[in-house]
Amino acid sequence: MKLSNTSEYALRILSFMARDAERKYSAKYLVEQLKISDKYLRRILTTLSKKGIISSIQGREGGYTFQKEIQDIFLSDIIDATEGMEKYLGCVLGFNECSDENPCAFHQQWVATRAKIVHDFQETSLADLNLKKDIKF
Amino acid sequence: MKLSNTSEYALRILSFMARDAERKYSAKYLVEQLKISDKYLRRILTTLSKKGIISSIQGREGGYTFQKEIQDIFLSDIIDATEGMEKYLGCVLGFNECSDENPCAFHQQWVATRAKIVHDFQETSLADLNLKKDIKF
DNA sequence: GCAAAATACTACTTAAAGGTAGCATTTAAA
DNA sequence: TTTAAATGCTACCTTTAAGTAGTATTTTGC
Repeated sequence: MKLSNTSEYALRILSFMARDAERKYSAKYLVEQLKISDKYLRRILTTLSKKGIISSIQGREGGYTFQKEIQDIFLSDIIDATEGMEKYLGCVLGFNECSDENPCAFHQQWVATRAKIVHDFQETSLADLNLKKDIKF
Repeated sequence: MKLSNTSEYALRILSFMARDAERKYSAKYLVEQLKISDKYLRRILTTLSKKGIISSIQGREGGYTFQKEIQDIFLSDIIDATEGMEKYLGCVLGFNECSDENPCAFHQQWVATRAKIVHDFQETSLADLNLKKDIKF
C-alpha cells in the first residue's frame, strides 16, 4: 500500500524540476541533485517523455523540459505514466466484480477513503506542491 | 498502491469466517468456498494463527477459530500480520527523513489523506463489516 | 567533418512477492 | 492401535518490480 519506487522517483524528479519549471535539466544534473542511480533515472525520464509529461531534447546541449504548464500536470498523470492508476480504483479485497450494486464486505467503508486518495492525486498539480527552496529533496 | 494479494486474501478469509464467528472452519472448506489455492490459503492461515488472530486446532477434527471477539479484530491488525502497516505510515515520496518539521513537497497534502486511510483500517473491526448473507465472497 | 556530450534502446541481473509440492506431525474416531 | 483427516514446515518454482551494463543514436561546437 505504497507507491512503487518508480512512481516515487518520478514524483521526486518532477517536483524538483517544477521549482524552476522553465529551465532545461540534464539527466546528469538530476542524478547529482537527487541521488537516484543514473540508469534508473534515465529510464524513468524516457518513460515520462513518451507519456507526454516532459519533452526530451536529444544530442549535445540536450536535456528535459516540461511539455505542459506545471499547473496542468496532476500527480495522477504521473502515477498513471509510471505504474497506472487502475490499482487505486479496484476493490480493496481484490474482487473484480465488486461494485455499489454488488458490494464486498468492506466496500461501503472503502469507497469514501478511496475517493479521498484519488481526489488528492487527481486534483493536486505540480504547481500546488510546496516548492519552497528549503524543502526536502 | 493496493494491498498485497496476501492481505487481500487474509481479509477475505477472515470476513468470511466472521459471518459465523463461533464455528470452526477447516482449510478445506475455506478453499472450497473462497476459491483460493489450497497451499496459499493454508500458509496465510498459519501466519494469522501465529500472529494471534485465529487459533488453529491440529489433528483430525481440527480447524481454525477466532482467538478474540471479532469486534476486537481491526483491519489494521490483519494487514499488520500479513504485510505490515509501516508502508502506510511513511513518506509518500519515499523520503526517510520526511516529517512535519522537515516536510517533502507533498507532505502537507498527504498527511490528511493518509490519516483517513489509516483511521479507516484502525477503526474498522471485522464486526463492523457488512456481513449480510448476500454479500460477495 | 569530427569529437564531445547528451538521450535511446536492448538485454541482462537481482530481489521480493506470489504461488506450489511434498512430506512431517498431530489428533481422534473406529 | 491403526488410520483417516486435519494442520505445520521446508524447500522450491514463477512472476514481476527494481536496478545495472553496454552500446547506439542524435546534435552542436569547434
